[in-house]
Amino acid sequence: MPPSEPQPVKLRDIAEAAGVTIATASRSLNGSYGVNPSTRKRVLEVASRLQYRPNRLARGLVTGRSQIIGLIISDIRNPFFSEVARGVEDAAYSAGCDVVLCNSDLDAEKQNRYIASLMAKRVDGIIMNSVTALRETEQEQLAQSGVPVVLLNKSFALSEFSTVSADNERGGRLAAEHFLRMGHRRLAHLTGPRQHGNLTLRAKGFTQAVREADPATSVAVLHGGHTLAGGYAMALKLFNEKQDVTAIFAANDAVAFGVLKAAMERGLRIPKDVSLIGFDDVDFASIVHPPLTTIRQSKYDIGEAAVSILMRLAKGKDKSPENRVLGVELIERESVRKLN
Amino acid sequence: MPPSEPQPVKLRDIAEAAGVTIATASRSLNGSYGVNPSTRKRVLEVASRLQYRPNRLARGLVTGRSQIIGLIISDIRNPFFSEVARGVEDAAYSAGCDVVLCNSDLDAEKQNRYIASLMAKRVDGIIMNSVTALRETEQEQLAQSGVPVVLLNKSFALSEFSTVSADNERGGRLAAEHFLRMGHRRLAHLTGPRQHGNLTLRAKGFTQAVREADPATSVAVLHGGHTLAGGYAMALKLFNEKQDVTAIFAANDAVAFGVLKAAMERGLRIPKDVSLIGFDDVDFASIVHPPLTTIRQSKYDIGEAAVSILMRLAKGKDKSPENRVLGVELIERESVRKLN
DNA sequence: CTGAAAGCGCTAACAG
DNA sequence: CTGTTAGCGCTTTCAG
Repeated sequence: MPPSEPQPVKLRDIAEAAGVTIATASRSLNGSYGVNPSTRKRVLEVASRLQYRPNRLARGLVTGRSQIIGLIISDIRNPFFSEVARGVEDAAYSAGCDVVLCNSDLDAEKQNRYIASLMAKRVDGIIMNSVTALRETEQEQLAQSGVPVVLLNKSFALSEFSTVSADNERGGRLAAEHFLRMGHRRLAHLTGPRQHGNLTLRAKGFTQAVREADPATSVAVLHGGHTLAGGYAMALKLFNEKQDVTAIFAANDAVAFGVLKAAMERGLRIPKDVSLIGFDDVDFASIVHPPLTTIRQSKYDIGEAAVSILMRLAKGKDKSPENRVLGVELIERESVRKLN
Repeated sequence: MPPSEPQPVKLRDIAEAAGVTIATASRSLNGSYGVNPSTRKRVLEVASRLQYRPNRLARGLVTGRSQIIGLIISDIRNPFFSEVARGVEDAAYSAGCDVVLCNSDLDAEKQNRYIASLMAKRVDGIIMNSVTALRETEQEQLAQSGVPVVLLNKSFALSEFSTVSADNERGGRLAAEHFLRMGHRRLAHLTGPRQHGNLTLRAKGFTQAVREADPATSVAVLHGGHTLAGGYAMALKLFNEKQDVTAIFAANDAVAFGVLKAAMERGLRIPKDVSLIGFDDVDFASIVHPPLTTIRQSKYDIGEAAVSILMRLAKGKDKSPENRVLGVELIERESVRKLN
């Protein structure tokens, strides 16, 4: 008879084989306090010989913790999020947790379904890039569910959520100052939807810095999709309507790549005809032509930080929300030209 | 008193509230056979009113299925894998499963730890990009564990594994034929490590097609990292040692981007001085300068297909392994020049 | 059609 | 230091 379905070995098996009860077996494995060293050694040996794998579902059922954290992002194909995800996963791995991946497309219904599903799995925590798509009651419910939540943007809504984000406002300022320094006076900013927390802050930093430095400088702000396609569309529109603009600040690198594409099609040269700054510094920023000047934020670190906050929250001791802001820096490459 | 930790409502609660026993409550929720429609209706109402979320750990403990599938890939930051992951996640979502993300960096120890951890969670299946890093005994053990496994490359090892992959060999042929058609006779192929199943097949298709068509045509094959950095290094080496090569087939787009970078630094123009074909057709292939001619494989579909096989396997009925091969196509853009 | 009861595999008091 | 026991929340026979 073929051993088709190998019965997984359970605690009882190793207890019997080691000549102890299931309780001491458990204690030995979990390294808790009082167990005779020699007994423990024996149990451990048997366990490894039999390749014992504790059933985490059973353990989770009694402890109430699943060693799983949920990661709800817009789309893993976005290089920004895949880098964040890697940071999350590495940190979670170190902490002995698994991460379940959820792509929400920023859709409220999907987000709600994912949240429900994660809670049903009794996850130890949830990392979400944004909750702005949710209704206030839904946000409140989430905040009060008892499950630790870390957001990847500064929430304008409930302050009960912990957050981790780059210093978006400062990033916007850096872009503005660079353009100004390089002699540009007719600027444009291509950004995403108005509700987007991170992008709104970038826009705010950018426009404010311009206004403070030189009220005469003009800055046209276009809203659109914060994707390559969105950047492409906005750039096309801009090139049609505002032909005097000399410098564009894109809300993120993807949008900047869209600008690059549109410019190439229109026969506009970057930075000769128009200068460009992105935001994120994704891998490809240094590969495209011309290499993109951009605001770097440490995506990996954001993911890592989110997990570290989650772990503190999950420990149960200190439940107070934390808002961590990570630094940004201007990476000068070749997409900005000095005027005059 | 503050309702700090809202006790999750459980089956018993809704049973009581509906005036039935926990058993009929369960039956009503799970839509199984015999339950009085009116009873069921009542239970369902109470459940939704109380926002009942069945504890999946408990359910999993008794059913033996967790509704979780594991995805072990090299690195989610690789655009190829992030696209696959999206396909996996979408398909899993439709099937009511969650996916836990594991980045192995192709490291054997990490892979083993992830496998162990996933089995401990009693996952319904595992999707892995490759098992070639594992020892034969480890592979065998995995194959016999009873957990359905789908690989993302044609395994040369155990044939017990199901696999999903693009038609890599044909992709290599397409590249070769295109170069030949365009008049190139001094070719190079920049590929990854020798054990890499998918890449090996691409190389095989490429070199064989060349040999069959014209034995006089030379093709230099370099091995290196199958990443941007690897492509960069290999290209530099190639430009130093084989200056007469007119066309390069990169094992994937990342490698091709590395070639682009190296060429730019060396002042070589693509496709004027040297032609280039990639493999994958990641998003950025159409954005880089020049837009990259490449072999497209449907990454999203690969992920989707992997899940569909997994689901069949998990159903338990038909356990026979399946090897699915998806089509590829040449996407002509601007990185290949016609000679003469 | 519905209720009672036996666990799924494990942890955590509580005794000894 | 170790054994006994009571569940965690749910599904699933087996009776009624």
